[in-house]
Amino acid sequence: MGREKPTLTEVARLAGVSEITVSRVVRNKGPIAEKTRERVRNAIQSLGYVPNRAAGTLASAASLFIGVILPSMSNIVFPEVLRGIYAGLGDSGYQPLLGVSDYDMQKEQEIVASLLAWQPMAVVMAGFEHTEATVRMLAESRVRVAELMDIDSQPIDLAVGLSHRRAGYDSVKHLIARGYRRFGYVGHDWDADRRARFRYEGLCAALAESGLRLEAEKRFAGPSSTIAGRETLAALLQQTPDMDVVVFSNDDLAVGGYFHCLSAGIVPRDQLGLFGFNGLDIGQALPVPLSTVRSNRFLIGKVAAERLLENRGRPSGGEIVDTGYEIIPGATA
Amino acid sequence: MGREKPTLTEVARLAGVSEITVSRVVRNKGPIAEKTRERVRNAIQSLGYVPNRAAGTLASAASLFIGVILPSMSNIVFPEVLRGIYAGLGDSGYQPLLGVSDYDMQKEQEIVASLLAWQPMAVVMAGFEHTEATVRMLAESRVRVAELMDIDSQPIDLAVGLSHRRAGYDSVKHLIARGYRRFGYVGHDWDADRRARFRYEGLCAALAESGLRLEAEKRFAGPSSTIAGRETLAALLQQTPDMDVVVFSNDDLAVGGYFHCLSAGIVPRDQLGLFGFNGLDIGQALPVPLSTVRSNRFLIGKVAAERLLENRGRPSGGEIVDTGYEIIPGATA
DNA sequence: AGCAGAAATGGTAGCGCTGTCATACGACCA
DNA sequence: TGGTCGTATGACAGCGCTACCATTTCTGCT
Repeated sequence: MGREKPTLTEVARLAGVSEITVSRVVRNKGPIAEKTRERVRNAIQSLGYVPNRAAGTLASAASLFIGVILPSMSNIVFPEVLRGIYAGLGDSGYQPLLGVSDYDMQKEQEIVASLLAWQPMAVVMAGFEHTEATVRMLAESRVRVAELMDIDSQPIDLAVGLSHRRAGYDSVKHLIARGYRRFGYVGHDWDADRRARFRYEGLCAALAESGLRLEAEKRFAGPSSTIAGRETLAALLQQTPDMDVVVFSNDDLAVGGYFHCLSAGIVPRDQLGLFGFNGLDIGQALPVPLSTVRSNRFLIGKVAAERLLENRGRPSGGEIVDTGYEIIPGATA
Repeated sequence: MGREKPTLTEVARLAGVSEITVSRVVRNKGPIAEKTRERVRNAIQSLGYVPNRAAGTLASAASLFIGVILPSMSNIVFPEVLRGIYAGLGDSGYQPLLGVSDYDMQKEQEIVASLLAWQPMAVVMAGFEHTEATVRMLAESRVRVAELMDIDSQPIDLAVGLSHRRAGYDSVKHLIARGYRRFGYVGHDWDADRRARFRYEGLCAALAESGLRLEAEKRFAGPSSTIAGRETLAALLQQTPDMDVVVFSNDDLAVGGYFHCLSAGIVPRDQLGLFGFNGLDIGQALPVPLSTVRSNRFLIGKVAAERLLENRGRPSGGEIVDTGYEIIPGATA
């Protein structure tokens, strides 16, 4: 049976109704008599009809797409945000359309251009750094725009995230309250991950407020990883052995630092405090749970999607949603 | 300037050519005089024209989409496959359209239905277990189908992955060669992850061949996690203390097992061998690298995308691509 | 019975683009 | 000089659906 794909018209013919009625049944929109609905459903079933969304999008100028641009898929943080977005979209019928920018603004721009070709209802991006052209395209296209992860900058339309500056600040206040005084810092590439810099700034501010300063710090180029955390902490300790706590720019690095301590026979907390950021599962699964900050990544994605659905109209002109964070005391600091 | 979105027609008018010529320039298709191309490009630029893919898809009945269905975003394995798919698609112009099935065949079916509405060139799925309706829909739609991760089953069209049965078999042969005799097994939910069962079967076959058998095994319902690995190994050891090696159904669990050993003062390898599967970064970043099997997830995604692009025609009728695996000796077994 | 008003259904005209076929124009050769 | 080919362009129909009005049929009420 080499028949062609059936269209609305065939379904309508088989069910003995007009095309628009079938369309209404398919989209669950408008008043339809139960009997008619039944008849149409049967026709759809028996023909194996699959609606053509391209046609629907064209006719209605509304696509059921929501563009999502993430900087990376290697770091588990972003798949979690994506999970949140799926959760927030629920069964609204909207489909995420995903692009990965590799932390490259130029690439982000190209992705935005290609996503806009699908007439998405909104574009969700992790981060606030865009090329001028990107911002212009988004403005002209009049889609809603959500910028996720941090709320330390002025959003184009909607921002959902947490204040990394405050998180960094509070982390250090927490550590000072626990008696730590000689701070070290291990971080990764700032240019790629601006949020790490915000946390660092908050950290420095808190130290300064207490008349303290970083005894030592080390940053390496390239993405964060457990291995890098391990090696960088080793190097830092060699250079400055007499710290009592090290703050890492995230949990990946902190877990690496923990592994270094294991290898070097350093007892975490008692001999050297370790503090991360994110609250990843792996940190909480260590023999001793990592002291860190929970960043609610799933929630960020979920809330963003929900807000966008809630108000599909025009930009609200700078709404900011704070999803907060929470210090996990753990047992490494 | 509250102008509407410009269309092909406006661009054509401004450039003083016909619509089809603009279309040809945009798609880089057909012979166009350099001078004309220039003129059209300028017009596009000055209007800020963004093509409407929905219209293009409808007119040409070919969408530049490739449907991708993954069972989970929580396990880093699948984002890595997705990265591979992006890499394989390169700048072909094809866009992945992602669905997440949560290891649920019914949900997979719904996702397939909704993806097909976009007339994708192909559908990529991780796994071989589908509902009858799913298979029927895919067959009738005549898109290409790629089934990823394992090659132990007959594919609908294209399979890319490795033989988990052989991987399990070889792992145990390797461990036997290293002198281990008293085997334990820690695994997770089989119904969700059939590949884990294939590895288990290979493992048992290898043991039987050498006149050995599992001394003890423990499986828990639910997804794999580091915590679960830790707890399950603890329980297994309590029940059967005298094993000399434990094979885990994957690295997440094995890392958890490693953490248990740390807490319990068991020296990995010397007192108890630990063996995983996947070759995750985290395993290789431990103070002592995990003994495991590298499963080339990125490559699986990449090769699948490349093969699909290579031959966009009709299904090849059961092509199988073996991306292989590699035993990582590590230092925990 | 008669009528307003709601509920259910249909006719028609595009949405913006591309496939198909036709046409115009040189360049080249005999 | 005329014919042939290849390159460059255009006219037009239509992809499958939905928005926007009708129009018809059913209530419930006086």
